[in-house]
Amino acid sequence: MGMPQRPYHHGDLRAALLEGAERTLRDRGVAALSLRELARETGVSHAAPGRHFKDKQALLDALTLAGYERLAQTLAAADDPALPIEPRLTALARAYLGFAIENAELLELMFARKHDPEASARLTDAVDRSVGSFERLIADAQRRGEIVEGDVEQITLVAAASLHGLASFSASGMLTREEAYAGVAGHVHHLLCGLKPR
Amino acid sequence: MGMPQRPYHHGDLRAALLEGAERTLRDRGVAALSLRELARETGVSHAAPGRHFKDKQALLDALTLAGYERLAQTLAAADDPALPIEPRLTALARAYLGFAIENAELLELMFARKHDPEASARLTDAVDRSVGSFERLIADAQRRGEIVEGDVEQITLVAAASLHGLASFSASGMLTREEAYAGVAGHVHHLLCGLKPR
DNA sequence: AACCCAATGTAGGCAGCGCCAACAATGCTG
DNA sequence: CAGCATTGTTGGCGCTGCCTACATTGGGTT
Repeated sequence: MGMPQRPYHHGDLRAALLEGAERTLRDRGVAALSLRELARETGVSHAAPGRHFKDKQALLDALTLAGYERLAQTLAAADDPALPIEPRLTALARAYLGFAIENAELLELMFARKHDPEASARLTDAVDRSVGSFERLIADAQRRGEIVEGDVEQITLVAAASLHGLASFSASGMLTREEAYAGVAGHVHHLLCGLKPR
Repeated sequence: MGMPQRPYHHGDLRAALLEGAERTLRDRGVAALSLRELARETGVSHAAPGRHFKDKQALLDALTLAGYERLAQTLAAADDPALPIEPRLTALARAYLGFAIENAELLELMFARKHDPEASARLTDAVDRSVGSFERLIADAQRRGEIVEGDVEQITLVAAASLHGLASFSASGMLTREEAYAGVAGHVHHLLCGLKPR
C-alpha cells in the first residue's frame, strides 16, 4: 500500500554489511558475528549477504583485508623519516600498539591462518604495505649508520616481532592499555640497545 | 539384548573429552570444535559433555589451562641454568617456538581474552609458571652481569615479547617452520646485542 | 521506447549447533 | 540393602550457515 519503507535494492549493501560487521566484531568479538543477525540489523533478508560474500569466511577475509589497509595507512601516517632512529621507531611502535589495542579482535582475525587462498593476492599486497613502513625505517637507518648492518628483512623481522609481541600481550589483556603505552619508549630502547650491558 | 557395547558410565569421560578436543583443535582448528561431534566421537550422547563442562567456553578454558601447564613444563625442561645467557636464552626460545608451531591453534586459544573469570585463578597460576622460566633466566643473568640492570619484569617482558612475536609470525604462516627455526639464534643475538651498532 | 537479462533482493527449508529439562542407570554411603 | 548424588540418555527449542527457487529491479541492446 504505502511507500516502501526501503527500496528493494539497498544501494550499497556490501559496504553496509562490512561496516556493521566491523562494529559487531569490535563490540562483541568474532564469535558473536552472525550473518543472519547482521542481515537483520542491516534491514535485509537473511540470505541477502550471500549475494556479496559467498561464505562467512569471505566476509571475515574482507574484514581482514580492510584491516590491513587501515593498518598500513595508520603506520604510514605515523612515520616521520626525518626523525632519528629511536624517536622514529618509538612513534611507529606507538601507532602499531594503538591499532592493536583499538582493534584487538580484528588483529586476531588478521593473524589467523585460515584465509581463503583466493583472497590472498590482495591480502599479501596489503600485508606488504604494512610491513613496508618498518622495512623503510630499517633500511633508512642502516644507510645512516644508526642500525647494525645485515639483511634488512631479518632485522625488520626482529623489530616487528618485538613490537607485535608487546601489542599481542596488551591485546590479550596481560598488560593494561596504560602499562603498555607507558612501556613503549623503554621497550624500543631495549630493542635498539640490547639487553646486554654496553 | 546382547552385551552392552560400553558400560553406562564411561569411567573418565572428562579426560577423554579433553583428549579428543585437543586432537580436533590441532587437526582442524577451534572453529571445527563441536560438543556434539566430540560426544559422537567419544561414544556418548550429545548431552553427556554438559555434565563435565557447563559450557563450550568451559571446555575451551580447560584446554587453555592444560596448554599453559604443558608450556610451563616444556620451558622448565628446556632451561639449563648452567649455560651462559646467549645459548641459554636460545634454547628457551627454540622450545617456545617449537611449542607455538606444534600447537598453533591452542596458543591462539591461550592468548584469547575471553576466559571465564571463574577459571582464571588456576589459569593465572599456570601463566605465571610459564613466564617464570623467562623471569628466572633474566634474574640469574642480571646477577652475573650478563644482562643490563633494571626492573626484572620489564626486561622479561621485552624478551618474552620478542620471542612471542617471532612465534606468532611463524604460527600465523608468515614464516615457514624452517625459516623460523633457522632464524632463532640470530633473533636472540639481536635481542641481546640490540639493533644499534656497537 | 521496449525488451531482455544479469544483478540483487526475498522466502522457505535443511541439517547441525549449543543449551536446557525430564528421565534412567549406576555405584557410593548410611 | 535402601537412598541418593553422580553421570549418563532422550527429546526439544531457537539459532546458525548454506542451498534452491522465486521476485524485483535497472542498465544495455536493439
